[in-house]
Amino acid sequence: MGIGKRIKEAREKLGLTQKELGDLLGVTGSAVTNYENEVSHPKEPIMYKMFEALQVDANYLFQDTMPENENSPAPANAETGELDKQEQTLIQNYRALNDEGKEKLLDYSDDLVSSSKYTKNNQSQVSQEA
Amino acid sequence: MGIGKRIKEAREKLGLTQKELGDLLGVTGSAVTNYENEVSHPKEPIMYKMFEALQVDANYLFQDTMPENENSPAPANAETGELDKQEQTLIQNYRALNDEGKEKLLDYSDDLVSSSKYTKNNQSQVSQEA
DNA sequence: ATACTAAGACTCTCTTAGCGG
DNA sequence: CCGCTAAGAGAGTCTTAGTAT
Repeated sequence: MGIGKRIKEAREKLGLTQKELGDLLGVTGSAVTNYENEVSHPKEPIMYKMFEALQVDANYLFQDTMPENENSPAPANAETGELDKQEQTLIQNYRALNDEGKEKLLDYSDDLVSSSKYTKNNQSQVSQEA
Repeated sequence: MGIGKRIKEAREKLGLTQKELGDLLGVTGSAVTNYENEVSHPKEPIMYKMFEALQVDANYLFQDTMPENENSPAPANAETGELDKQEQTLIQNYRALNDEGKEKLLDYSDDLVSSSKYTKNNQSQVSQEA
């Protein structure tokens, strides 16, 4: 149901003991027992290390806790299936840049998104519930 | 570089206030402030509701905390394959912008490409895999 | 050895109250 | 109204010690 079962699954797939995983995470083996049996949950900084230690991504660990995919018209994240012409230009430009340029472009895109002036934050339909 | 910035990003994209998100999560607006500024981190049960409330998946929220490129043995993530993580972020940001923002971002990418300082021509760069 | 449990010290979240835009 | 901060009460993690397989 939670992430415990998935942690155990991934740990055993790697052939690690609870203590070995604990060492990678900077906690004791008992703490790992608690995670797997859902007695307690890893806190954020430890969670971050978990992805690396278990070599899994977040969607794998949280797969049982997220809403069912179903026929969700509003995809959670990916949606990068097809790019229109301008998006292709953007990616081509991005790929033409060196590391410094890439970082600048990404930072700039973050800035724009952070500024409500440039987001399509329009009133939209903020459904009037409760 | 935690999940705070991504929470804020997703919340604003939905046009929600901190209090409104808090109501969906069962916490106060101040708690949401703390999440976004990384003063504190949502605990697990609240984390679970977050995916649903923000309509995002776990990989989106944790994208900045996971290793760059990991070849997972587990069926971790079956995504596009076309764009790498940073390119996906760029496209997602682009799509979050209104027309004016999109134009600014495209113009900026053109400027960077035009400047030899940020292209990978003049200096040797890490070779890309074919 | 490995996994689990109990108890408690310790840490951190979350609320309330209040401030500034 | 909106977002942020400080303080403290309360909740929960993590360790140590011990049991069992």
